[in-house]
Amino acid sequence: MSQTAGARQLQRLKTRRALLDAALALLEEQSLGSLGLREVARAAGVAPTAFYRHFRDIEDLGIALVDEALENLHATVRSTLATSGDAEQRMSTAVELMAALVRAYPAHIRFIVRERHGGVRRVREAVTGQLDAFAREVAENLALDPLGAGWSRDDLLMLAKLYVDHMVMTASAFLAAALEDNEWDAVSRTALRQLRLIHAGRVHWTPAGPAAGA
Amino acid sequence: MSQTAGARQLQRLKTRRALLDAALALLEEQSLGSLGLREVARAAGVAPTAFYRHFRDIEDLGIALVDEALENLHATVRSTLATSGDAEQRMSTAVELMAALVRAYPAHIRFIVRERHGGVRRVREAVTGQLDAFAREVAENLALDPLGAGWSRDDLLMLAKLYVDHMVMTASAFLAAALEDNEWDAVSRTALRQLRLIHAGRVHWTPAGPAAGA
DNA sequence: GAAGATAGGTGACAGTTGTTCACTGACTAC
DNA sequence: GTAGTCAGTGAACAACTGTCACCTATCTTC
Repeated sequence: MSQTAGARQLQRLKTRRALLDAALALLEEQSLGSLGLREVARAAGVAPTAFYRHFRDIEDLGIALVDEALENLHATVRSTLATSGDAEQRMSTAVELMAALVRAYPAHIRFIVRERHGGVRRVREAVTGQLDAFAREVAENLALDPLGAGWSRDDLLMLAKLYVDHMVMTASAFLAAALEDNEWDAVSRTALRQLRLIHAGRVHWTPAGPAAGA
Repeated sequence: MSQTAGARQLQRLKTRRALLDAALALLEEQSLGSLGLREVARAAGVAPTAFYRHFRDIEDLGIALVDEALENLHATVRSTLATSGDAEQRMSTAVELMAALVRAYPAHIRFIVRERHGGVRRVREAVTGQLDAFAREVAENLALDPLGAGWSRDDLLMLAKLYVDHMVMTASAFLAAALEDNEWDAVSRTALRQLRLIHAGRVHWTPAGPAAGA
């Protein structure tokens, strides 16, 4: 059946991977919209027509990359949420997990950050849709926390969005930092302090309304 | 001299504007990297070669757009910083000013949000450079506030970056919201509550370090 | 009002793009 | 062992791209 290895399927997957990897490499210095089908095929070492055996067009390939990239990201989000310990520990492991993810899959992360606001509609919607789903997942998790007691569903979601946005911006900052420099640590520290500040706001938040000061 | 009107210079500026506007319109549905010189010229109603009289290439046009767009953004930032009143008032006018800016120049804002992480290096660097400058400007302003007393320069900058990122994300959210819908109000309210939360964190921040709880 | 400057237009070029079609040859299933 | 499936190839196409040298018509300057 289709489950067993099969030298045919194996070669097929290999070519598909070559196309995806070639695209990721090219996307380091351009955006999906300006990526050419022939360009990708050439970089992957296959004929242009072979591209069609795997993807309808570049947009289709883009969506495959979104799925791939956000699978990794989702794993990191879940690991972050599953972390136990006090707030300080959880925040620092969150930053560390993000740093590890960027180190492991820089091209994927760059792709997500870029195409989140990119020029290809369907891909952009795929990314934002997934990030929204992450926000909802985070919100559900926040609801379980004692700190979330008394918060409205809406407030939990707005906090979750803040966390998700911060996560993406941190990823972007890691990408911008030179890989070997101490810039990397600076990004870590800044991200961590921002998380602490948001956390402090969360602790002292008055869910009711604006005019309920200390 | 070159200062007086001059029918020649006038026509020149008119064409230049036509090119910029045509580009902005086309950029609504694609990114700068995939924009063609001929495409822009065609949309502007001029011959392809006329493009060269105004810009070296598309990248050059992009940088002109960055200057233009960030001039507007800068004005909004300054207005926000110059707002007087208590924190609550300042935050809500900040959101209102941002909403007004997006309504007035949606194409410019979309361009900035998109190309901030876009595929054209020099343009991306121009945007991030300017946004960093905004962050420094905000940080200087935060230092003047009584709330900022005792904060290190680094901490002020990390807070300022949080504000600037939040501003850009809010602008993006406004763009995504249907213009006439109540979605627009939802974005306003979410952004405002996020600002309140950050503000609460700022009030209860302990600049010294992590383990200095209440 | 003549001479010069210059914004914009013409036509052409070599190169690239996406897509099509008919094809080859290795693998699979019977 | 043979017939069929199918991933990948090669050549060809019309359309498009950025760039070029050259031309035109209008404004500006003296």
